[in-house]
Amino acid sequence: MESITEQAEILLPAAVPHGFDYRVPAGMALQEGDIVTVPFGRGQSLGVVWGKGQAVLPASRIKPVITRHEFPPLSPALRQFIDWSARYNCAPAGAMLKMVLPVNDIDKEGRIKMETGHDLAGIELAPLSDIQKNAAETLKARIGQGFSVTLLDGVTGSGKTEVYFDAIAQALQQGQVLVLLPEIALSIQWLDRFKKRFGFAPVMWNSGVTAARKRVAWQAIARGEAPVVIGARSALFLPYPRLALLVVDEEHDSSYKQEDGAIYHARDMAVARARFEKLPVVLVSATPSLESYHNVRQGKYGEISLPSRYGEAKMPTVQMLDMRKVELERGAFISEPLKKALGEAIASGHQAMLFLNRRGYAPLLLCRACGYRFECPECSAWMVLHKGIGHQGLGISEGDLFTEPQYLTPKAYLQCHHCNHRQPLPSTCPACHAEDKMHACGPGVERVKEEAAFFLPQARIAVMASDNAGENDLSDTIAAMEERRIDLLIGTQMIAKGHHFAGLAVVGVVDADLGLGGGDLRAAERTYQLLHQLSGRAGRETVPGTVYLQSFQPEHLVMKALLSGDRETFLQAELGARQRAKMPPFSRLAAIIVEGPKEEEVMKAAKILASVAGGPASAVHVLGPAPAPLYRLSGRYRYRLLLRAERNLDLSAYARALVEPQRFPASVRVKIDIDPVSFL
DNA sequence: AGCACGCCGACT
DNA sequence: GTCGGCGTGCTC
Repeated sequence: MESITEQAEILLPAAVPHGFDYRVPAGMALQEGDIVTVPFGRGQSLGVVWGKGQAVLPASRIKPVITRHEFPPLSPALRQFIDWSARYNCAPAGAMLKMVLPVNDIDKEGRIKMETGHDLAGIELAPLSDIQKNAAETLKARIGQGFSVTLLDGVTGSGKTEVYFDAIAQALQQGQVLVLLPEIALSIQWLDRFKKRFGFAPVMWNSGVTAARKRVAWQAIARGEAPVVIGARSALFLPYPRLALLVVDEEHDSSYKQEDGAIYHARDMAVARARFEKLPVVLVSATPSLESYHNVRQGKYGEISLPSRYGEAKMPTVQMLDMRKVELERGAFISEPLKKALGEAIASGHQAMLFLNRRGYAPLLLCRACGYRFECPECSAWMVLHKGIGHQGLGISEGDLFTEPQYLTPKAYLQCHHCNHRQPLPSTCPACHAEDKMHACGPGVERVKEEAAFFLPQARIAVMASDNAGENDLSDTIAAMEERRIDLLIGTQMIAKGHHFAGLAVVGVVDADLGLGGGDLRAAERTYQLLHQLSGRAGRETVPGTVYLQSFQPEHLVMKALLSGDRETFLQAELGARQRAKMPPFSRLAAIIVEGPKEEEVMKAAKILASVAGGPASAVHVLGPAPAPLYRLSGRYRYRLLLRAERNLDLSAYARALVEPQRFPASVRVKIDIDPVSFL
């Protein structure tokens, strides 16, 4: 490649859309892609040579490059990917580069200590079944053959991980391998399986890794020395110089969508990166996203199916509990048949789980005298009541009496789950000053635990939710569940994913309909994925599993599909509904979010954007503007409009051209979210 | 992204 | 009368 002399354009890892010009000192040979240190502002910054300088500034204002670092330059494929993803996601190129160079200091003595698998190397794994072998062979045949996307679609427990491990083993002979997992699925169990299979630990990259470790890991990655990296979405942008295979496990998981800072979908960006780097990418799921399912049907993606569970294990039986026909005691949320199933499972030495996707004690506290509802002062949302005691760690139940008002404990507090605003529980109503009239409406996991402790007084019960203590405590709880020191585990989403609890016989879903409300485009799809995944926790070994779904709408397509196990019918129906509604994957969406502290300004800006976007001849259909579902968040008002277009229209360019020329009051912020996932 | 400049609320 | 809050703008 031609070396760059005189002036170079350097892209900096900052939220700036363009590069800056720097002088190339005599004797320094620079090439495109080189990683350098340059003076910036009053300090220094890393940067990457992006091309020749523009030479628009007087030479007196041009500063010289300080150092060229001895790392492999970013490949043309990676640089093209950075430029493309910046355009696609309507983000500054520098913000994308920030994810490639998420470290400040790349020269300090860091050599990665290659941890070996505690003498586990060479331990025989269970041999692959014929079906697994065929699947692995198909994947292996795609390595080194350029760009391809393969959906590895297999029920939980079918051994998908072992199949892609086999492909990883082959890819390692050619280069590096990146495995993306949702943050929550980055479990010790997964790492142990990896170490057993390969005899070494992969390099980890997620938000829990300290800055010092990240620096060391980054160096190993950038030098091409880290053979396998396993990470959350942010690991996708790292500069692997010799990547051979990309795996996106749990590809349907909505946490791949990064929502703060640069907004992007890591699964879609992984496919794009594989396209630029001419690599195979494997999307793995037991419940593929509708997008990936559609792409398979369109022939864009290859598909490998693993239809049955490995070995003796069978899929769990699903029982529907029609809550319209059930009488519950006041303040109770568990029906008799579910109580009976839980009791019997535990009595016979098995384990059980209760799932409710709601933290705290109750989602709403109201005054029974005047109807006052506790709302967050900063957000348009109810404050969630937390009881604040008795659910930490392995808390074996204290034998709480199941009588109201149990939540009036000294430690009880109200918390907003959107901005974390927290306030103590007052003893009288702030509106009418009535005493002892506070009523907790609806259940959260803490309340379910209270009820369970009442009807299962002998059981060892633990609660798991993202707020109920530090990470150690959570992994302690998992370990205790694995070692059968817990009889009943009650929890939110966190208990739905990845875990392998051999003794688990019964899973009860307290409110199976919870995710279906709210009018979200993907509500049905997500509810199906979550409940299916949760069901997969039961009956993983020899204990047969049963899943009980408490539902007020058992005739809903999602419930029917879960009951019958007929996924195809559900996916086809869902695709049909999306097609009729002209929604993705049959169209493209971009959300434009307008926010600011002054409601009138925000509303006015949103209206202007909508009228400009939806002119009579516009190829773009405008929905809204409407107040965003959380129309007040952390004290800021939010309006949203949705742009919808045919798939072949460059909606990113359209949205940018719409927003960029507008001049709104300074306090009004406009964000563009391409392919929005969350409609909140 | 940092980091400095600049205009409105609670202190000596 | 100042100290300091973070909103806004610049960095080759």
